[in-house]
Amino acid sequence: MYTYPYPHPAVTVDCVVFGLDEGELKVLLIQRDLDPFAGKWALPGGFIRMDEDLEAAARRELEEETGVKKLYIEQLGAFGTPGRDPRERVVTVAWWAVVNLYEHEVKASTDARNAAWFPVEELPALAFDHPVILDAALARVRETLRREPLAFEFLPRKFTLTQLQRFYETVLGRPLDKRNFRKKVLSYGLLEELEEYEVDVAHRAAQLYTFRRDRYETFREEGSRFLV
Amino acid sequence: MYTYPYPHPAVTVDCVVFGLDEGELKVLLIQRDLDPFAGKWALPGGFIRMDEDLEAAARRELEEETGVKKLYIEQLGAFGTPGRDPRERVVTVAWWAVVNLYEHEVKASTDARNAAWFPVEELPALAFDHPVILDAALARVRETLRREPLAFEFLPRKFTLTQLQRFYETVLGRPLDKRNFRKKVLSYGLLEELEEYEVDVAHRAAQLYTFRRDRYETFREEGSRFLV
DNA sequence: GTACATAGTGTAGTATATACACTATTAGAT
DNA sequence: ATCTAATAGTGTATATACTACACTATGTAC
Repeated sequence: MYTYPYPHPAVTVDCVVFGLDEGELKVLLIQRDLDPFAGKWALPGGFIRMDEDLEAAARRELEEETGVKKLYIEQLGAFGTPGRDPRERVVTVAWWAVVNLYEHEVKASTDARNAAWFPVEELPALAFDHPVILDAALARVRETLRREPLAFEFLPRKFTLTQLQRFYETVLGRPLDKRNFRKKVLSYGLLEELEEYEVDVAHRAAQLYTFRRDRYETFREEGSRFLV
Repeated sequence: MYTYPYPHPAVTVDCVVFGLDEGELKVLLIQRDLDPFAGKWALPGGFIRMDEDLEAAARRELEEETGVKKLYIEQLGAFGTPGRDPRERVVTVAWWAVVNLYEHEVKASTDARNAAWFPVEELPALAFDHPVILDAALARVRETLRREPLAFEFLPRKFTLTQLQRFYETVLGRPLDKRNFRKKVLSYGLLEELEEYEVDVAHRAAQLYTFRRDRYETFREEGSRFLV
């Protein structure tokens, strides 16, 4: 037992992980194995350890519960309204992350009966105040996409310009002009044209490109923005 | 005494309050009265209560320690690296706020020997990991200023276009063209021209304007941005 | 070899951003 | 009354960025 002169809340971390699948934005959820809310879907997360940084806790819980590791992760914020957890006062630090589904396999493990991707437009009922957290994360990812070249976290390492365009069309929810789109994204000089082409397609094969993360550092230092 | 089956961190809130004074961006600090770091300058903040929302805790601590209340406040994020507080594991939820110095009087009270404004370029040594939090807040406020009409939180309710321009010049760190600046800010239709003018100035008196917060709601719903 | 599916390319018109200099008004000094 | 000093207030021309738009190229499947 642990004793304190003043009451202390519990502190947890929760992760909102986004992925793009078949042109649809999806979010990774786990089905809880334990009470409270056993059987309900929820964001992956759990209690922090006393010797562990918040970000490390988020990564650990994510890996434990879903098998997903090594990804772009950013803090969303703290959620701590009294009563959000029926057991005791719990303050959770939420994180959001982006992953490309082509390179990650999800599998349920500790504390989770199951883990699965859900389209953000068709979510199941969620445990705790997780709908609130998820909404905030969705707003954040959409906002970030307009200002940062986050698309490349979703896409495979080598991609076609059409894949990139489809991605932005999905997220922005409107069609983009092919010629204008290409002119613009190429103008930043952050895409490298590869001497490789799509294979096994029933039409003219598209050229593959890759994102030059290394060039992006100097690009942003010059105050430039990757905007679509 | 309060006892738990697992160890719990303490949870605090800290506030980074910005104000504009004589064209200089300043931040509100308190001088700690108690250990640890008694005598050192720090961000106003303190422990949350068990029945209190995080934002409410931030507002309460801010008022208790500095007398500042009712202002624009937004969450910056959680900081919880082990060891950031010498007493025990403490996770703090940081908030940032903006205030106009013309309407707020600061005064030290609970737990604080003193409260004062410091230019962000000339800060004293700070307690805990507060330099890290302050840097993050500074980045955030500069980022936000580019996208939201935050200027009006800093300025008096009635202001001249030159005051507004000076504000943006201070924050952006570069001079702006007077004619272009006026054309642009007026084009958004969010400023109301008053039938009032500066008084007691040794030159032609400038017309006063006010920000129409009510119109801003529909403005942003249309997807428009107030950009300078 | 023909049909089909997607890749890949340029230009003209419109809107937006930038650069730039003089007149107007008031207070205070003489 | 006149002059000086200080800041308010105004318009236009040029450059840049954004938008709209349609055809040819290349590979697969039949």
